[in-house]
Amino acid sequence: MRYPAAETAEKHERILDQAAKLFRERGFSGVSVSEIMKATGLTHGPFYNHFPSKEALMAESMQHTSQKAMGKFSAVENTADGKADFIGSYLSATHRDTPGDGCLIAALAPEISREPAVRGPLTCHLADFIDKMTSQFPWPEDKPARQQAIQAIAAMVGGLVMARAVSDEALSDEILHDVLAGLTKGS
Amino acid sequence: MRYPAAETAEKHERILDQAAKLFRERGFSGVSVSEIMKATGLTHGPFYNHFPSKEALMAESMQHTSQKAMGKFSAVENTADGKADFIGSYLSATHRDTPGDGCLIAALAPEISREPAVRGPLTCHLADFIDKMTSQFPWPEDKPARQQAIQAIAAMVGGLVMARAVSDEALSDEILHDVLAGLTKGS
DNA sequence: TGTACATCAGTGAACGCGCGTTCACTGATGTAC
DNA sequence: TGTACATCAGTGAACGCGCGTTCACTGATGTAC
Repeated sequence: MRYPAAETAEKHERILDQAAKLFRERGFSGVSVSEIMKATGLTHGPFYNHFPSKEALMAESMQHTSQKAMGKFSAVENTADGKADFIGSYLSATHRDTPGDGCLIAALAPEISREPAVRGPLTCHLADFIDKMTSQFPWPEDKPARQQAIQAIAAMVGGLVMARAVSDEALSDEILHDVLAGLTKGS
Repeated sequence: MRYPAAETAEKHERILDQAAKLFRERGFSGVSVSEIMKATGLTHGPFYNHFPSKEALMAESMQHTSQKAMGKFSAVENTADGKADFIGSYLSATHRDTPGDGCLIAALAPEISREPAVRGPLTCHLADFIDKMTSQFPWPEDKPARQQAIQAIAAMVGGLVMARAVSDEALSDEILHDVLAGLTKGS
């Protein structure tokens, strides 16, 4: 059946949103095209009316998520408090426990390394994120701001990744807490 | 055909070694049982003479790799130089480019988070690693050594994971360099 | 305004494929006599 | 020492399954007259 033209773009976006969430929750290879379409409320057939392949969806969904994340990030205050809040929420138990809404890099990085189709989008995303993190927040002036931003991002990503991997909740909480302490004490 | 009994244990270990390497290179779900057995020089059938399932292999291979890694780590010198060397080789281009011989956590963490069978072994591995990192190296005394060790490990893991994910080599090198600088300047 | 037709997103059965796993069979080795 | 037999790791065809992808078909909508 033919549908109102306006709905097509909206469905395209709904597929992207569901894909982005499921990919971060279960990895690219852990989610099937059918599951994504089911989550969007459709059968798997019309997927190929929207995307040429699963790989293409992966790449587009990365760009889509990156754009959304950068938009949110731009709304964070350019102050020491804004910085502490941002890092604090990145290293929170909530972020750890809801990967579907969280950081792309922490959820998917190793898989991205092996998937040529998505390395490009991820590289742009990370480059943008480093730039904004460098310029948006105040950094101590004894060292280059960009270097400090990269160090902070590395600690954040590593801390979150480890906190998620570990099955001992006390250790997981300790990791989040200690990494956060290292990043917020000096600022 | 019946084989000399001594060869069985040796084959078991060869399967573990090949699995550990392939899993780190391509992820758990990116490697089939057949590929592992082929790499070991056998057909896929006798896999089930050695392991009850692929999941069981994943868990045993994690423990096996952890044990090997901890052995190597114990041989590192307990000095500031030993520490700098260790961190330097962790954040080297060589480690970035040969995940098959490298850090378990950086190669597999997100997949481990979703795979109940391997979270236990990974948790033990990381707990051991944190303990040894804390006690084996000298740390500035103004903050708890364990907290500093956790911060360092988070930055190392995050730095390596990002350096591997990015397709721009200059950015990848910059990440490795900057994270290393943050960890070795103070010690 | 009312009717006939073309459009094309959605449907769901079907495809080839590779996966993890099973199993009847093979045959060199170790053992019993 | 020589022979007959039991063992069991290895072989490779086969299984059921879910995957990504294709395609002939459907039918409500938009358009032409």
